[in-house]
Amino acid sequence: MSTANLYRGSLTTIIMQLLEREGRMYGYEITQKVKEVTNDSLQIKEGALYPALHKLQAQGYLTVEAEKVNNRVRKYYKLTESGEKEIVNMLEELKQYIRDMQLVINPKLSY
Amino acid sequence: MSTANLYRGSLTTIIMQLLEREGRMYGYEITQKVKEVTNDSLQIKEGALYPALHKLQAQGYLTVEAEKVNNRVRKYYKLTESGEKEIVNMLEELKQYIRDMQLVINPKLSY
DNA sequence: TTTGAATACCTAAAGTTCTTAAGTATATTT
DNA sequence: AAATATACTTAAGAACTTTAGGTATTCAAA
Repeated sequence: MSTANLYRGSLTTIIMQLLEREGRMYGYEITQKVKEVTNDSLQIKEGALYPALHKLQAQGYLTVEAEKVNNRVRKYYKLTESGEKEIVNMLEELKQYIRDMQLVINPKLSY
Repeated sequence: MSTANLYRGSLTTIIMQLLEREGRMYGYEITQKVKEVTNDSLQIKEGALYPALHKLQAQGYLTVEAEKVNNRVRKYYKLTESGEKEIVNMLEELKQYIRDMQLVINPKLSY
């Protein structure tokens, strides 16, 4: 992954945004979805993903339901009401950050 | 600042990009420039800036010249040849990261 | 005139996030 | 039978940033 050190801070936003759109997902599914939509450009590491999921759950933004599929356990996550509110803020901040970075790269073309 | 916790990983890119365009700058000037072009949205903390400048210098991407202006010392930084090459890569990675995040936010509109 | 704000630099400790690397276990493909 | 894919977990360490302190000069305001 080329953007290895640049997505710092946006992992939770990625997780929450995918859950917002997809309704419910399990961890492994999230890693595959991110690979898919970014054409293998962004790879979520499991060592980052699972602790992040657990933290979001502890913060009350996600709920989890374990389900057995093909004799293997999947843990499906979805947004809580609090999470629905929070992802709106997170997306605003992400968009602002992208605007900021584009202004730093190209201050003249800010129209 | 709303994007407080989101510019992680891009501070060195910001510094290098500004030096690329401005030729040479001193630390405090960089903090003011970032505030200016982002309309106070992005605020570089000094506790992050100065260690970052020292590290970039240690990596051979920057050179420094101390200068006394109004009885106060300024340390002017500029890109080395190695730094000129590196900022090209850094900008590519930043643009790729922005593309990736836009794909995650809006996978349908990827045309 | 002296007090505070701005300019200009620095660093250490602590916090957060991520990578690396290991482990467990089942299913599928080769 | 072995390797790969699926699916989750955690601990140790690396990397980056915030917080919070420090030093010192200049300028503006009260």
